[in-house]
Amino acid sequence: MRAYKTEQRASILRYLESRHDACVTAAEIASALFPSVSKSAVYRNLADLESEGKVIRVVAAGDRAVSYRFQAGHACAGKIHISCVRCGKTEHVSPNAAASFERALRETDGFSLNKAECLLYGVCRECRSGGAG
Amino acid sequence: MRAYKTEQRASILRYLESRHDACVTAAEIASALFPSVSKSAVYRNLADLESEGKVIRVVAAGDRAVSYRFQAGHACAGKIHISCVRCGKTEHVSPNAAASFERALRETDGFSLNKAECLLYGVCRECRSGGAG
DNA sequence: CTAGTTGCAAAGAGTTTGCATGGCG
DNA sequence: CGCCATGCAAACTCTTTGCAACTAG
Repeated sequence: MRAYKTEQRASILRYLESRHDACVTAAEIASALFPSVSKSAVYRNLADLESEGKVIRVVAAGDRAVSYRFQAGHACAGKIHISCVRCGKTEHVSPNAAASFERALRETDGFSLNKAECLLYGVCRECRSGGAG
Repeated sequence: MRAYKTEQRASILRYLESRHDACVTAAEIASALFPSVSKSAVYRNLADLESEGKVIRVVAAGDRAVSYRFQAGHACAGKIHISCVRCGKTEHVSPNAAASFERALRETDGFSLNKAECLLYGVCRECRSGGAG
């Protein structure tokens, strides 16, 4: 287990918690914490935090490459993410949207929702009004 | 637009259609079609097919790297599956549930939904009432 | 001292791109 | 002949790993 020098791991987790509404890339974390945490430490600690259940890893398409995004918290029902296919912004679906989906799922489909770890793709409000296609 | 030598693009699409139940990697396509289609042609044609709406691109985590997976068909919200964690029954989410989700997503989250290739886990009506625990 | 963690740089995996080639109209 | 898809290989992005140095107990 990792229990020695935990300041870096703690600072990564703190950073993620401070922006709990967003799924951030490893690069974002690394540059936010630079130079106190190196890139490899970010990846290693993120992997540890993930297996400890303190961080969620999600895959997302970016501009030129596909990559991971991380978020504080443990996976749970309703953790549905949506990612903008234009700008790559990735966030989780609001409780309201998730709740109405769950309700319809239960009433129409007869299913209660236990777990939903998936990524939806759409176009965010900014990209839609901004035009760009 | 691409309209010249389309045999490769057609063969890629045909391959994808032949396995319409699976999301396959670019590498899988390339090796299945080797040597008649090169790796870069696979990627280029896949990108074209995607913008033509004939192919869906999805990101997925692999063993050591995250990558894309492709699937024939055009993205639609109804492509959401739900699977019962007790009996394993897996079906498509109803258009009704999907529509109400899309509406809430747009109104609350500001996202228009382009595609949603994911599996939800829940408990179906029968299992809930039958109590097959 | 021992064991775990870090930083650096190199290695890997997957995707995209530049450029010359070759087929189709 | 002109246009554009193709092949190859190099470039790129992001992630993982090897290794020596360092830190906490």
